[in-house]
Amino acid sequence: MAKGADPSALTDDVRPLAQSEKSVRKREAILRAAIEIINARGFAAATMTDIAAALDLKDAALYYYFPNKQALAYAGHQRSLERFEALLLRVDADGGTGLCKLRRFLRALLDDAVDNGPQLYFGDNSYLDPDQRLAIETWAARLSKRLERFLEEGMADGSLAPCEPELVVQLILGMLIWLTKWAPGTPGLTNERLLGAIESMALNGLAGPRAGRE
Amino acid sequence: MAKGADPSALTDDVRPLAQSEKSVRKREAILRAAIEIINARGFAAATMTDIAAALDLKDAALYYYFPNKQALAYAGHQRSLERFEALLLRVDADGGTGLCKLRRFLRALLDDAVDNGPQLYFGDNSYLDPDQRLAIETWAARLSKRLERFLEEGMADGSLAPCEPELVVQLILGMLIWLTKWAPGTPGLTNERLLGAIESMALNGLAGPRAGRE
DNA sequence: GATAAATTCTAACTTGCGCTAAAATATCGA
DNA sequence: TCGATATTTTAGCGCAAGTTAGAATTTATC
Repeated sequence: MAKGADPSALTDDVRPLAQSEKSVRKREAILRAAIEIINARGFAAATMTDIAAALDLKDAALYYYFPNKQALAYAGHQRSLERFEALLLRVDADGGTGLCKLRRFLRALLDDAVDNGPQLYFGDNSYLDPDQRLAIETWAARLSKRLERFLEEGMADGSLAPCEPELVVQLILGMLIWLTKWAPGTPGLTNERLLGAIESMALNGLAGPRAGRE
Repeated sequence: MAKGADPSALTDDVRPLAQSEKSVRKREAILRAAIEIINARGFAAATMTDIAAALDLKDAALYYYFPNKQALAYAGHQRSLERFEALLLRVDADGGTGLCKLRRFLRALLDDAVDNGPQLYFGDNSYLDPDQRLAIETWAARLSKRLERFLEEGMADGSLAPCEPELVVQLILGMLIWLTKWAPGTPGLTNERLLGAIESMALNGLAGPRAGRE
């Protein structure tokens, strides 16, 4: 009971709350599976039955943890952006040249993907309702801006060549988004090799005259 | 009438055939709208009603040109890969260094997108049935291989630095796929600026010792 | 202008999926 | 062990979207 038809749709989630350790971990597991499946097949094609099945549950069980499919997806987007932001802040705090930060961030993101699976960083979110969409979109834009700042710093400190940060960031994001689709199906692929490829292409291209040592 | 329940699902399309000029052009228009909408929203979220509405038609009218939604999407994928391949072959035939070919191909692809809208080059196709999927996937793999050859040529002729072609091609494709999602919503964005960004990042990175003139 | 063919529409059927209610089972503290 | 709470299931509703059949309408041809 106590379905609690909550009108303020922006609050994270509105479920029984104050639950046991185990319950929280199950919620996490559901969220993780949802992110993975939505990322792989898209929101519409990812059925509640599919997501539930990944945890040996029936679809109805998910509604004990999330009020509906949209809310589940929304929580997924939030979770992904949280991760992204955490990595970004950590790398930023560690300092260094712009190139150096960029390199460390890519490394951190790839490593995170290994541990926590592909995420819903950017990409489609048209299925969210306007409020949620705006929130996610705004957040994502802020993160993009922060990434752009790495590029600007790099251009200022000479570690990166002149470029249009806004465009280049999008290009980089494109590589990363697409990565989550094909990389899992490529045997023998390590983060080392991936970073090498990114390095040989993107970073060498951006590297400026004083790119030298870190 | 004459619905012709055709069992050999791999043949392009099986409709009344031998139709007038006008009919063919309408089929093209439908295909184009379908590609655009499927690309924007994903297969499942792109309804027949939406696609039809883009041409001021009711959903049922589409079934005069395509037997079902899957076949429409399949034709869309084929059309996109045809385009991709045509550009690839043309650029290859025109010769030049590996870097030169790569650069010309990207330019051609971007220009094509302006004229013919975003395409379904790669990306998701899980909604096709196995036969169709295999066909598309095989074709796409062949095209990737051809792109890789540009890189290998470039490494051989010294216009490109050493790299893993298979990975780098995927990274490039990622940039291009993601491009079709965000670029349309960016005002003031020209292909010139886009190419500049790609140049400053990817190509400068790949450029080898003898990258010099074309 | 009349007839046939080509094209589109209306109306309904079918299916799959999000979602709900309530019963059934598992978990845990006293 | 028993009762209360937490968790999951079964069963089914409702709706949206793919699809179809046949009627209606447009277009082409003589």
